[in-house]
Amino acid sequence: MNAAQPLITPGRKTKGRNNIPIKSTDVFKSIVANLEQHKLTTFSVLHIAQSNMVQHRRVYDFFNLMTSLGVCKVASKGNLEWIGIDKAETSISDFYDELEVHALSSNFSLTFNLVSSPSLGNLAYHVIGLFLYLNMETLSLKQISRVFHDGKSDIRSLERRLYLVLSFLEVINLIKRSVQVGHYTLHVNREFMIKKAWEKRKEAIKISNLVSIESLLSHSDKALIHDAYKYRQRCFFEVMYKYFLNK
DNA sequence: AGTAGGTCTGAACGGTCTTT
DNA sequence: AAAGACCGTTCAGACCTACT
Repeated sequence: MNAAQPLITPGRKTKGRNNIPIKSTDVFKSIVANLEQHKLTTFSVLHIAQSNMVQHRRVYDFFNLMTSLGVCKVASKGNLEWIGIDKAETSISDFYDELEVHALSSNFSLTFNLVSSPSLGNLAYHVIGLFLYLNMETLSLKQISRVFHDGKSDIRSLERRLYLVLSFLEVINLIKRSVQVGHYTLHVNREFMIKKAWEKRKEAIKISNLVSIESLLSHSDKALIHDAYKYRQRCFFEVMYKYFLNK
């Protein structure tokens, strides 16, 4: 069987965006709303695709990401169990704790330079991790892709997948489109996540006796964190600048 | 107004892995 | 081995925006 065969007649070849009244993100939003109402029910991915008239390939992508975020889990082959979109913030916050600890012994490029062909879940975690790590309100898709790109694979493929990830994160309200085209804003409890991650960082330093800038300076936490973000953002803009020069 | 280039999305190809 | 599930990648084309 060719997995690419759509179950539902596609509308793209002969019709433009004008002729497709409902966007797939809207369909996914309604699917999510429906699943939220009936938590802990198992469902078939193919059934969701068929009953919502969406190509099953798209549905696989969406639920693959939701599974990575802990929003649902695999019940059996082709069947999933809905847990709830609240779980996504918890999963992301836990991931970000680890990222901050990992960053103690790694630099900016190494922390965010992903292997070629990262999974949608891995991309999603790192997208949100990047927002938090830099403590920036808005990032563009291009900026994100440049940070993640390994320099070898085709960046367009990474960009295509980032479009998917960002639109799926928008479905569960973790990301919102900014007024500026191609720019996205993070919508999570940023303050809480950052505070929690910095606490974990401090714990990690204590446990491992790591000699870090933090352990040497007598700054107050606030000033230290402020300086750290300034430095991180400088590293980020250096990556952007280098990319521009190599273009 | 015309247009070139960028953004975004749907669709399909082709492959791997798992199940029967 | 065949069928089915799953997923990375690529392409085409509609839409958007900035520039002339």
